[in-house]
Amino acid sequence: SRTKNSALNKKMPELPEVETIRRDLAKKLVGKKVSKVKVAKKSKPAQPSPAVFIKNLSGKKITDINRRGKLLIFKLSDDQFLLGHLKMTGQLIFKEPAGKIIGGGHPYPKPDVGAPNTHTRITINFNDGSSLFFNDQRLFGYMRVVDEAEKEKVLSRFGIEPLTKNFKLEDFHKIFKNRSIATKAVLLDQPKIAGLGNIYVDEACFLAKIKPSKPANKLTKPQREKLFKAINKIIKEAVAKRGTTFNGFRDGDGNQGYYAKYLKVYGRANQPCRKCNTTLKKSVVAARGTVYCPKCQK
DNA sequence: CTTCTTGTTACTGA
DNA sequence: ATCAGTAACAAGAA
Repeated sequence: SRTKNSALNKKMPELPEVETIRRDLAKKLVGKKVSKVKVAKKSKPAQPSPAVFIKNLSGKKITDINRRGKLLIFKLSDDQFLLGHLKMTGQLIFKEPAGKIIGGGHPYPKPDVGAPNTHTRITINFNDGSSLFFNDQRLFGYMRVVDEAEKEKVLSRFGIEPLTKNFKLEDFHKIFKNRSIATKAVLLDQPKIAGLGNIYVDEACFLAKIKPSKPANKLTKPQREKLFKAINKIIKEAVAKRGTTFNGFRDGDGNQGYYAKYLKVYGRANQPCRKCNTTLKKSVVAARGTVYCPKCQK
């Protein structure tokens, strides 16, 4: 069916996937200096323009890698920051220098990690011969170098961040007050809650037993609390499993995430609910494909 | 050919 | 100022 096939095409890095990439890349890139930046012909992701991007990044050293929501923030020398957003089909894949010998004498990498490929838009080479590839089939993602003020301006648009001390139940309650739109739409609203996308919103709603289409202001206080806890639990577990790979997501080494097999509803339309065996329904909520259990979720 | 997919922003109007 | 709703972006599958 269309549902099944289109689910196979989903490639959406959300908070857990971006966090997985951040952790991988932090181990590899911190301390390295950019020796060369190459931009492909279809160069939209290199912002504000390929020439300016290359100029801004060349020669910079990566001193730290942070994340806010789905946005990666590479701290650079000279108080500059490289912002990277993967949007729907972006990948960031690191490769050791060609022919580098690791451990027992095997050339690395083995196997092929999918970089560079036809969707490689930006290639960043480092002083030790290693490389970082920004692949993006659909050109929605971007990388750009900004100063501290611009970085703060961008970050000011992000809402409360799961898994941090700023993710407070009290603020969560406020976010749902006076909102007549669907609960799912509120959860996807990045300036309110950062990092959730279609996969984890549907999963969190299932765990909290809430119908994603239920108007946000109609949730009871216990329901909001349940949802708050569900988000923390799901995101934490997904990070531990290195994210969800449907087809496109790859970690910083080009490998898949393991959370897909733990999904309860996402991508499982017309399949039996893992709890009650009722056939899972698919509908459109907040202009997104939405899967839920009509019996478990109210 | 049309429709569908999704993260985010820009824009509309209330 | 804040909220709600929608078009736009873009490539590929069906």
